[in-house]
Amino acid sequence: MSNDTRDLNERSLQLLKTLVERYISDGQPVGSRVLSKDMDINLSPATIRNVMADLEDLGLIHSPHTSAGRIPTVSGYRLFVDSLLTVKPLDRKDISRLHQGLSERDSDGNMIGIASRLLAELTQMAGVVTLPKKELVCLRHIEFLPLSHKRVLVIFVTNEQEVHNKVIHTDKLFSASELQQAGAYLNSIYCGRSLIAVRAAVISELQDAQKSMNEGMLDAIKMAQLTFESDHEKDDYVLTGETNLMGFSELSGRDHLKKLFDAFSQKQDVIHLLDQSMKADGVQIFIGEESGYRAFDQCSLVTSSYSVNDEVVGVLGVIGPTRMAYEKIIPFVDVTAKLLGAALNPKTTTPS
Amino acid sequence: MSNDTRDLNERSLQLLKTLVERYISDGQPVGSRVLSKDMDINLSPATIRNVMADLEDLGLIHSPHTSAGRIPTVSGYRLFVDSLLTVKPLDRKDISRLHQGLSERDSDGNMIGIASRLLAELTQMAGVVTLPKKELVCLRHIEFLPLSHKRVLVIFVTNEQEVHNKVIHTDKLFSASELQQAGAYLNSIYCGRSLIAVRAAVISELQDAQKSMNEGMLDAIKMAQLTFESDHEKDDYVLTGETNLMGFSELSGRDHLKKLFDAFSQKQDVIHLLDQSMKADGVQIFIGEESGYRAFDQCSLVTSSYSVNDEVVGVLGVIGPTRMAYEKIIPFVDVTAKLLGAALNPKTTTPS
DNA sequence: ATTGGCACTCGCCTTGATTGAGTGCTAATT
DNA sequence: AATTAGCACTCAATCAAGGCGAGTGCCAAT
Repeated sequence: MSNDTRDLNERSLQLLKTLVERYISDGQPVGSRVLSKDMDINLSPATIRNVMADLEDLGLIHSPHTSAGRIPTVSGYRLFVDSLLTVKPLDRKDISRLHQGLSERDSDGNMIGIASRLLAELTQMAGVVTLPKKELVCLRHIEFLPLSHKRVLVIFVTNEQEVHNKVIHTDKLFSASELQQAGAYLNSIYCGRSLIAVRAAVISELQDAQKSMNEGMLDAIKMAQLTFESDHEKDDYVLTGETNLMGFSELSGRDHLKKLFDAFSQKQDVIHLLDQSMKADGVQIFIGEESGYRAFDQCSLVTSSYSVNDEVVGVLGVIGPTRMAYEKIIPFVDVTAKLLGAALNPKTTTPS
Repeated sequence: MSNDTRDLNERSLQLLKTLVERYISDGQPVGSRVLSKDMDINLSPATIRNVMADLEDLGLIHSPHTSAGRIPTVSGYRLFVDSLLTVKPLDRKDISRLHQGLSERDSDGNMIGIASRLLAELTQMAGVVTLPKKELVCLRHIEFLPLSHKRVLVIFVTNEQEVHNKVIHTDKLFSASELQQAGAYLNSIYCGRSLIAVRAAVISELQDAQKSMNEGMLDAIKMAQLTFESDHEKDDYVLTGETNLMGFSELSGRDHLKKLFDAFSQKQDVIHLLDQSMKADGVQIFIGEESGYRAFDQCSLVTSSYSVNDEVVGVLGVIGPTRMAYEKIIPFVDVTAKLLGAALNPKTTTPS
């Protein structure tokens, strides 16, 4: 069971590679006969069978039943993508489509949604993009509006143009103009700093409150504290093209499909999974049960973190059946992540 | 084929009613035997068969094949819900759940999402709620922020606390303080008026521009025009519990399910369908093919418009299989619509 | 008008036979 | 010692045949 590459000679690996490729393209268990014809080296089916028996002993492939061909196991896929894969360069069309989509200056601002749609459209699978981590994002503007019952609507803008809002409960009643002053004050001192920095600053300000501050300033800081405390806005992602997954026969069991889509709308599991990719940079792959979540047992997830200013701020990826064209998807996700990062990067040209 | 209620005597109608009820609860074609036992009046299966033959001639029921029972046709369902239905009062639990969900003062503000989730959760089908029509909604606050390249981020708040944003392109370069003044000016004259009124006012202001206005005021009006022109934000809805639909065997054909979910993410068809319910008030029902959209052939849609201040502003509803418990769903949708309307109504208590 | 009786239809399930793809093993070949 | 050909075997998939049962339609009796 110890599947070490050294246990295998060059030929066996080549065989495994062709088998996986063949299975990915056909979706049928592949037997010794077709494999013999598919291989570069000429070998009789009998020889192939011997080798396949070895591969099966190593847990890299298995038969669904006695007289079917073999299909790769998770370990088989893993070995394949780690050591055997020959990545294909992207299609010209795909590249230009990506550029076109992710560089429109006059886009509706929702780059995340666009990226997700592109991933889904061009891979014909499901595309997912996490919203950029709020903590790593710059505060650009903040403002308060009065609501009824000591509630205050706070609106703040991050980065270039992302608008967020939240309702907070205050212990005093504020007038519109008081709130306006508070906003102006906070803008003057916190603008341009990252949310995490703002949160830290706010807390330290509150701790040594004996400092010379008038009441208005103190109130403002308190409101900022309420605004940015904890996870003011849950982590979230934009998922598109889920319906593409319904076409794949290996996912189409009713209960299976339901589990998968439930996971999508619960969001929790998906977020955990994507979070794991935040740490590493570069493309990461979860194959089948590797993810650890039942709902994704028959799925693979190809992800890459994306960065703004060399700081990882989010993750994007593609969800599809384990039987997917890794050699195309991997570079595709890679490139998309880089382009999205670039697109989100506040341009150096920031006039007036 | 002319299915006029007058063509049918009381007994036939009673029969149809029991048949539909039985089919709804069992999902199996119902034959003369079970029907005979289900009916209040004692009739032999043979008699029942005669009546059923009549009903079949009228196009109200049909057999899937020779020796199966009968199931209602669309017309059958229609007659059933229009004339035969005995609506059940809501469960206490459901009522209290609705009240609890839709009256939380400290909700996260997203009443629409809450309503949708409640619909889905309590009916175990899919819940849908349109966002309130923007035109019928009051402007509460507007404000501009500069971006790069003559682009301006406009943020405006409607009703109590709904925040919208949009990027507009101006022909001049504005400074932050100019933009702030413009916002203040617009707030002073348009606050509290409906978006549609604002749009009209803006246009008329621009037309007789010879009026005494300084340049700043004119610029402000121009920006307001850009903001509110046409459908600044597409009609949209919040749909939840789609996955509940995957449980129903009658919808679970792979291609059928895909069509349905595609329609959900395309949104367009659903919006058209929901728009039709905007006109009428009260509960409206689309059964099977009545909707006119192929994707919904096997679905029924129970909708109701909801109103704020006696003004219809949106639609909500439940999507499920034609075989749904109309007698419960109908009052449920009705009540939910009323409660949502009430919850959205800006409370008369608006201090300071 | 209602009912019992009866022949008939047809979907569903089981059974059994056939097919064909694919394997594992062994003996022959290189 | 590795490769190959040959052969017996396994097993899913497909199909036809037959029995079962639910349900119908019709007719004659009540």
